[in-house]
Formats: sequence, structure tokens, C-alpha cells
Amino acid sequence: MVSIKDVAEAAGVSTATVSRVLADKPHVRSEVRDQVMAVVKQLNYRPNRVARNLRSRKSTIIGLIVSDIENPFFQQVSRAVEDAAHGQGYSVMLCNNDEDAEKEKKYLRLLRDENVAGIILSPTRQTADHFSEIVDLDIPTVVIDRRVSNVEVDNILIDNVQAAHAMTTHLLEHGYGRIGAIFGIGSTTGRERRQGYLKAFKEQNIQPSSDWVIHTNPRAEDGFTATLKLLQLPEPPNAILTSNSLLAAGALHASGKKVSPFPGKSLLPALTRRPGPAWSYRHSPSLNSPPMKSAIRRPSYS
Amino acid sequence: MVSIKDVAEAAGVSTATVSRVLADKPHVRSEVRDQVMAVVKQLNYRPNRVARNLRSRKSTIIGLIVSDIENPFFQQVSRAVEDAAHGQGYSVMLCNNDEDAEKEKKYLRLLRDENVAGIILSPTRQTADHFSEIVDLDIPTVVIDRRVSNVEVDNILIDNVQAAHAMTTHLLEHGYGRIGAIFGIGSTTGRERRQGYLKAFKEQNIQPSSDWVIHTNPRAEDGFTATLKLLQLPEPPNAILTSNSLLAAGALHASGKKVSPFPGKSLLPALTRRPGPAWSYRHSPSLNSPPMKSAIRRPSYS
DNA sequence: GAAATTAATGTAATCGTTTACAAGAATAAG
DNA sequence: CTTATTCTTGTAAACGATTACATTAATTTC
Repeated sequence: MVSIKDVAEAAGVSTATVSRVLADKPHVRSEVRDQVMAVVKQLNYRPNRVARNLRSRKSTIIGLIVSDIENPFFQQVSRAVEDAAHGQGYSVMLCNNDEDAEKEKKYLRLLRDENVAGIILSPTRQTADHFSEIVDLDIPTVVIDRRVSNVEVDNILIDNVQAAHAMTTHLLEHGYGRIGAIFGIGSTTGRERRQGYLKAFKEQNIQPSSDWVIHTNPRAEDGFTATLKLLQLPEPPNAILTSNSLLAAGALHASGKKVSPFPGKSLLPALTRRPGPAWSYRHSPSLNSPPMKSAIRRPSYS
Repeated sequence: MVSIKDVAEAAGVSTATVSRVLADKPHVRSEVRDQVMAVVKQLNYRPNRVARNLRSRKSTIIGLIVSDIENPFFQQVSRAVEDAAHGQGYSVMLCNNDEDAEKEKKYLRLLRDENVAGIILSPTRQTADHFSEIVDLDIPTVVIDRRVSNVEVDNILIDNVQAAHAMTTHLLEHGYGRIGAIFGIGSTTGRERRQGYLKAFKEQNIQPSSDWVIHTNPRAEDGFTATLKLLQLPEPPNAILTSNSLLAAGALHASGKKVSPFPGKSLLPALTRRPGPAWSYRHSPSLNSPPMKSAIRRPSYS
């Protein structure tokens, strides 16, 4: 493994100069610069990022912890994160916590100990406890998709209540009064969407049957069985609202609909479009900008 | 950030001793060991992995580069890799090269420079060139799913020729003589599976029309359009063989079949089962076992 | 043309660990 | 009771970069 020392020797300069050249810092004769670059190329030198990271306390890796990598939503998220990170010279370390708080804890600690540049996390149900030990440090952290309570941290969410409210109202206004609903269990997302659902009914002064609402694991299988259950009610619903794309896929399958296999295209037209305004709460230091505690802003999303 | 030095001071021992305790090495009085552990717990000390990695030249991160994270196959792979790695105390850094050789190159270099413990790679079409610069180093590397030519490296594959041959033969023997076939373009996988397809025809002394064979991008959309094309032939095929699950999904959709959204379950019964014996070629140093150049073995897969 | 500034480079400390080596204490061997 | 082992611990040198500081050379300023 060729080190910066080898380069310095071969180029007849000090390691400091080599470092300056590589970091594109001023105060180096262009002549020397060229010479160093030539040696770098010739020896095929690549700086050791571990050493660099240790000394400069900077990493170019962003840790992304998703709750379920098989969920198309998180696939889109990870792809988007990766693209954005790439564009800024960062790389993404993708971790899958599988909705498992223990795994999440392990990964959070790993990312901390690896001194990553930042963490993006979609939390599991019981994140809060072990989360504070990360947030207290100065690793910029953003929580996405779900809320984590009792911890001050940047949070990017959609307005779940409003979204579910709009969808439910839409159905009600078109004459579908018996709306079954399948929500993900445990997550704040599911809970908030149910609120929106109930709110819509309340506004129209209709009392939804409690039989219509099912909370279950956010998987296609469970959407399937939940839908069958709904359809087998003595007075089955005439519409179904699902809070999650996998649940929707299962529901469509159960209802005998033909399903397109093109993800994000014809499969789930309603749900893959942004259902409501996106909100972001900022709390902790972020990558490039200064901290902005407890602020709420509405980003322009196109 | 509390360092090993702080722990040493607080425990009244040297950093060497602390290190010994943490690494569970012998030659430490149990009394001292307990004392150190107590301080570690009290100060909530966690060793800095970057420093550790630098000094010991060992990382516990395995880099996994997949060609397309949206492909269910690679989802299963990454989940399996992650589980196995987890079980051995490693973590997985998942990189998505998006079938893009440039991205792959970037990631390979990153993993190298980050000094990962090992690399698992499903290569893109033109991997070979920039690949050798990694393989020459002593980072254990395994290539999966596809072949990479001109480079000696461990390779884990299924027997694509035999698999496609078996499937084609099955169809022929059941009286389906006009078998359309859709293969992934560019990958060795697609090429080898075509070989098996053709071999089966040859054995039965049937001459397949070249119109029946389509090479296209391994995506659901492309499987869809390819199938439509096949079905619009003056004499359309009476069976279709696809070389990839996404292609199959598109094909099923195009043919009007109802598709289940449960990944890996009812969707693609034929293709998600292992189609043939799995082969692994070993060339480079692997994580725990000594190198075993140019050997071929048949692992027991249950 | 002397003083002050800026440029170009090198020396060596530093980041937080691991680990080779040294050294003293305790135990075993004879 | 000496000598040889083994235990226990500490000191200090790595690992491969970055960077604060020092130093000399080249410019600028007045």
C-alpha cells in the first residue's frame, strides 16, 4: 500500500506539501504541484480515508437507516438519498433495521463509532430511548417519515392527518360512505393517518363502524388478509383506504383487481403521489447549515 | 468524546491495559479487568472504530455492491448478506451501482480506501477493467450472480445454462414448441441462459425462430413491451421463457395474467426457486479461510 | 533600501487506537 | 536458594493522514 510518505519521497517534497496539493490548498508552486500529481498518478496513490478521517475528524459517509428495505417507499428514499449524497461527494451507508429496535440500536452505535458525517433515520416503534445517546453528540441527524417522541431532532414528514383526511373526504363526497381502512401498526404514520380518516368522518357527521378500521403489519400479505376480513363483514365496505403502498398492493390483490408490476407507476397512482404538504422540523446541527432549533418550515417540493 | 486515555486515567492503569481488557486478551488481573469495565460503563466509553481500524488494519464492514437495489433478487441477496454478516459481528455497507460502471468504479475505490474487510460485488457489464486494481490488493472479494472475465476472482453463480436448458426442455416436452424468450441484455447471466435455451432446442432437433429471442433491459417495463412484441408476431409463441424476475413480472402483466404482489411467494414460483446447482469458484483470499485458487466446488445449499 | 507582508516549504505534533518491547513481580523448576 | 518461566503492567512506537508552527525566500510598501 503506497502512502503519502512514499509519494513525498518520490517527489522530493514533504508529506505536508503532498497533502496541500491533494487538498488543493494554496501556497504551492504550480511546478511542484504538477510534479506531485505526476508521482501520485505514477504510483497510483490513493489517500487512506481511515487515516484522513481520524485526523481531520471528517467522514464523507452518510448513514441511512431504513425500517424495511423491501418497502418500495424506502427504496425510493434510499435511491434519492444516494443520488443527492453522490452529487455532493458523499457516499451512503445503507442499513436495514427491519423494524427491529435492537438492530437499529446496533446500527446507530456503529454509525456513531464510525464517525459518519451524518445520519438519516426512519425510526422503529421504540426508538426514543437509545436514540438520545446519539442525538446528544454532534452528529447531524435527520429523522424521516415517522416521528420520534421526547427527543429534539430534525424531522421530515408529510402531513399525514391532512393527507388521510383529503383522501377520505374525497371518497365520502363521491358517495362512498362505508370506507374500510387499513393502517400500519405501531408507527406514528399509521396513527396520524387514522386521525385524518376519523376527522373526515366527523366533519361529515358520519359515524364509521369500528369494524372498518384495521391496524396490521405494513406488508402486502397483511393487507391481503385484512382486506379479506373487511370484505367478509356482514355489511362490507364499499371503499378501502390503505395507509401504505404494500398494504394497498395486498388489498388490490384481495379485491381481485389486476395489478401492474411497475413500481411507482400504475400500481398505486393515488398513494405514490405526494398526499399532502411536506413539513420538516429542524432541531439538530445539519451538514452544512447551522442548527435551527424547533423551527418549522415548508420546503418547496416540485 | 471520551477516549481510551480518559478511561485509563480514571481507572489508574495504562491505555495498553484498557485495550487488553476490551479485546479480552489474557494477562490481566481479573480485579483490574473489573475495575476497567466499571469505568468503561461509567464513562460510557465506546472505542473509536476509525482509530482502531487505522492501527490494526482491520475493519468490520463488508461492502456489498449490487447492480440494482430495486430488483427483488438483490433485495434478497442483500438481506441474506446482512443477516450472515450480522451473525459474525460484521456490518454491511450497501452500495447501489445502478448498472452503471462509473458508479461501480467509484464505489469499488471508496470501499478500498475505506479499508473494508471484504467486498461482495455483482458486476455491471464492463466491470473487468477497473476491477483489477481492486483484486490485486489483498481485500477479499467475491463476485456474485454474474461472471467477470479476464480476472481471477472468487465467483458464486448458478449454473445458468443448465437451468435454462431444464426449463426449456420442460416446456418442449409438454408440447410447447414455439417458446418466446426474453433475456437480460449485457449480463453474462442472460447470455448463458440463452445458451441453455438454444441447447434444449438443438437436443430436440427443433430450430427456434430468431424472432422469438429478445434481449432487453432487465426491468418489468421492458419485459412488458418485449412480451407484447412477441404476442404480435404473425405466429406468436405459445410459451414464454424469461431470464429474470422483473422481466417475468412484465411478461405476466402483458399476457393479462393476474399477478400477486407478494414478493418471492406466488409471483414467480418457477424463477424464485433455485433453477440449478450453484457453483462457486474461489480465487482470492476470503475472510476467514485461506486462499484456494482456481478451485471449483459445489456447496451444500439446503 | 529597510521593514513589513506574503508565499512556499518543511518539521513535528496530533487524531485514538493497537501492539512490540521492556521490565518488574510472582511462580515454578532444579 | 538460585535460575528459569510465566504473569502483569507500562512505555512508546506505530498506523497514515492533516495541520499548527517555524523558517526561509520572494514580494510589496513607504
